[in-house]
Amino acid sequence: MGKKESQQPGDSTEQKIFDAAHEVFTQKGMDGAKMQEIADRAGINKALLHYYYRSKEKLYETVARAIIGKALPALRQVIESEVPLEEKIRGFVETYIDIISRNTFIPLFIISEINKHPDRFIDSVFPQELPKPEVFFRQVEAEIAAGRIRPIKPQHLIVNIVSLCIFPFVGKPMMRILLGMSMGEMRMFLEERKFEVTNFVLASLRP
Amino acid sequence: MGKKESQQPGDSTEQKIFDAAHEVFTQKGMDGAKMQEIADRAGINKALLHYYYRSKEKLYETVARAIIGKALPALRQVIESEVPLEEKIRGFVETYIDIISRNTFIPLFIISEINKHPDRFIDSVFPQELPKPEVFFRQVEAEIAAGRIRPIKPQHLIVNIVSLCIFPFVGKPMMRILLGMSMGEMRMFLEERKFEVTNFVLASLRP
DNA sequence: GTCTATAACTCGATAGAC
DNA sequence: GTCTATCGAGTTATAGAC
Repeated sequence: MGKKESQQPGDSTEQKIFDAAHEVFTQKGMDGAKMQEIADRAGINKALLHYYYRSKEKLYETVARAIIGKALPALRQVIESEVPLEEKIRGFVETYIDIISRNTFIPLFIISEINKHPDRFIDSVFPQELPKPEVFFRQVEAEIAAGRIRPIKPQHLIVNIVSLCIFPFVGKPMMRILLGMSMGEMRMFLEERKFEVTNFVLASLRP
Repeated sequence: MGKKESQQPGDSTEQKIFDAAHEVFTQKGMDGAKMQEIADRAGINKALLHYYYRSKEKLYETVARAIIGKALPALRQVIESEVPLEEKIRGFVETYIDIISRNTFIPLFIISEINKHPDRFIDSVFPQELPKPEVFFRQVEAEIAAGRIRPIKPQHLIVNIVSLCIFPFVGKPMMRILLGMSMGEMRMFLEERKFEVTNFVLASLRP
């Protein structure tokens, strides 16, 4: 398999449905996803979807919650750890771009759905414990006070880093057309991002 | 087609429909948009939509083409102009963030739709003349050779700048939750981006 | 050009056999 | 548990009166 096993291990019908739904929902969103397609990809009948998950809404919620449940802890771990700032930035970029490369549809899914159905999504997020950026903020301020990096608002710094990591993947088709790259060139280009983003950020922070 | 493409001011029925469709399509995407809602917002009847634009598909295409038709020239003008690099970067960030602030739904619309229906979208893009990044690339290489900025691949530089401009707006709700900001705080934060992005990029380019 | 009414179709959901 | 068949709501699209 090599995808994700969030709840039930094994190839139970329920698991096959979950995997198929995960694929279809992340690629087409709530509105674009069709129960028929999910059933087809799971290799079972439409009626079974309703047997295991009562409704499309319920199935969607299960998938959305699982996705958030994987994305947030990864974020928290890096943001809240107590390692030195430069090391933290290197670690964050590396882990984050790794995750995104292996799950190219997830960021766009989260962003789109949060915009189109905010309440539905907020409900899936709030049971989760959010990353607390305070540790990171304090680190940045300490480095500035010590003169080891130039002054910058920590909120902007974190948004800059996240933007540089996520956007090129989300906007891939757009960027590809704009820069006139082939699919292969684009793939190689994105592989360079890990190095490029770390470099770009650390260069900007020089005092 | 055979319809006038010009969206003259003045509120002909055709124009009212176009405006309503623009609003609904950009906020809900092709799949989420309903002809009924477009008719309601235009203050007319559903049947009239089909009188002016033969189908939902056709209406969507008209809107999508108009959006691309506005976004690309703005890009081209900045990218292809022959002003010095630093000035160009300042100009690009300023213009671009200005446009995005006034049309917060457009970037996400383009990104989402290009991912969900690539062929449909490519068809809308290719009649347009794409910005040619070569002028920009040459400028960057010249500055590097002259030792006025540190070495960096021009492609990465342009992707970095675009990412820093667009992503915070597209990912606004996500960032807001993560940083624990109120709507008001977020609005103020985004207003600071014009200054912040220019600063961040130019700082990173120092030799 | 604009409307009402309705046909044609898509899709989520349920009933019931096995 | 799993399937086939079908219902019913919601949507796009058309017919036809004015």
